[in-house]
Amino acid sequence: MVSVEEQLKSMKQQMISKGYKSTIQREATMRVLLEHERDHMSAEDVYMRVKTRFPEIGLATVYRTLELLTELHLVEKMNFGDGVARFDLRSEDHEHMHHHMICSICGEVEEIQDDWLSELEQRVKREYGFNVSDHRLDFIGTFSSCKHGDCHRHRENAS
Amino acid sequence: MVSVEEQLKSMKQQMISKGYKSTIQREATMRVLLEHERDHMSAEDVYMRVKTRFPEIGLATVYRTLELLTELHLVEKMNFGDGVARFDLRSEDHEHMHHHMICSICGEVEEIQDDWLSELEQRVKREYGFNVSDHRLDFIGTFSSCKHGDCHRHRENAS
DNA sequence: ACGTTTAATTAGAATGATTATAATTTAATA
DNA sequence: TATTAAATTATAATCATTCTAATTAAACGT
Repeated sequence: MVSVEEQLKSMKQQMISKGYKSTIQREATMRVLLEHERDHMSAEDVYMRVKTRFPEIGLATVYRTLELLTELHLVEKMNFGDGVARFDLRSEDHEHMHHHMICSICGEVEEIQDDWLSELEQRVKREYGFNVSDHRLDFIGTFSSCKHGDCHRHRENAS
Repeated sequence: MVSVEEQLKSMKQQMISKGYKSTIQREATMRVLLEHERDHMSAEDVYMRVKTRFPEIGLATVYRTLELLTELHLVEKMNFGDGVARFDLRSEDHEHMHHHMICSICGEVEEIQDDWLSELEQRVKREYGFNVSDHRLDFIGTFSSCKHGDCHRHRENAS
């Protein structure tokens, strides 16, 4: 619904309004994120994609930008237990309202675009006096398609 | 209900029955885990504790033992997004039936000793054709006690 | 109990992801 | 346009974890 350019503009404004500068490196990084909204890219993945269009950029800059965007809650930093942090844009509409299915055969990560936890968050509040501001729900298992051997990539790293 | 010695014996038997050897280093490591059942220790934490009683042990051995125990499903390897893997014993009674509350003020991790996800796992199966073998549910937020400033340790690492 | 075999341990080096540093550049603002 | 502080660059450093080669020790059969 919202174009890449519009989203980019909005992100830049949020940066500036918080006192951060809008640079071409940050813009390039955000653009890559916008074009791979739900790809669960590692910092290295993002770096490589940014580099194809902006070869002078440094890896550290990408790391710092991703960190900044995480602080601003514009991207979500995730961790699937393989030792690499992964980053996704948080589009306004589905904030952190999604969960993951992680295939233990091929490592593929798919999303569930729903928030199934509202009730449980209430319960945590009631029973434990814990105010939930965020959550993470990952299911580990196998897709029926993977069980039958027709997996995309075959897995090289264990959780 | 089960004594440390009994649990240790059972763990050793499981090792041997799977073709692995029972060594004093592994025993020392398991003993530490048994004595810190739900402490979410990092490999380094475990190493330091083992080392007080068995100073000749190497860090790599602890890592390898934790990895082995994870494979045997005797310990659970977790990841709270701070870049360090954490390990807990899986006592027979509550397998992986627990969730975490992670305080964003002090970093403390507390457990919910319940499985709230059975229904959701059915739903994942039905709606996505994904067979769940395990899951992870973490709530991020604040304990009421922490909001009032009386926190144990103050936080130095962000998620 | 003893030797053989093979896995496990050790110390230390290597790796891979991430973060810090110091010098240089650039965006924002007057 | 000049100033100033923040951002970037390249590179070194760090941290967690894994690998390697040489040595030690469990398990098993005799």
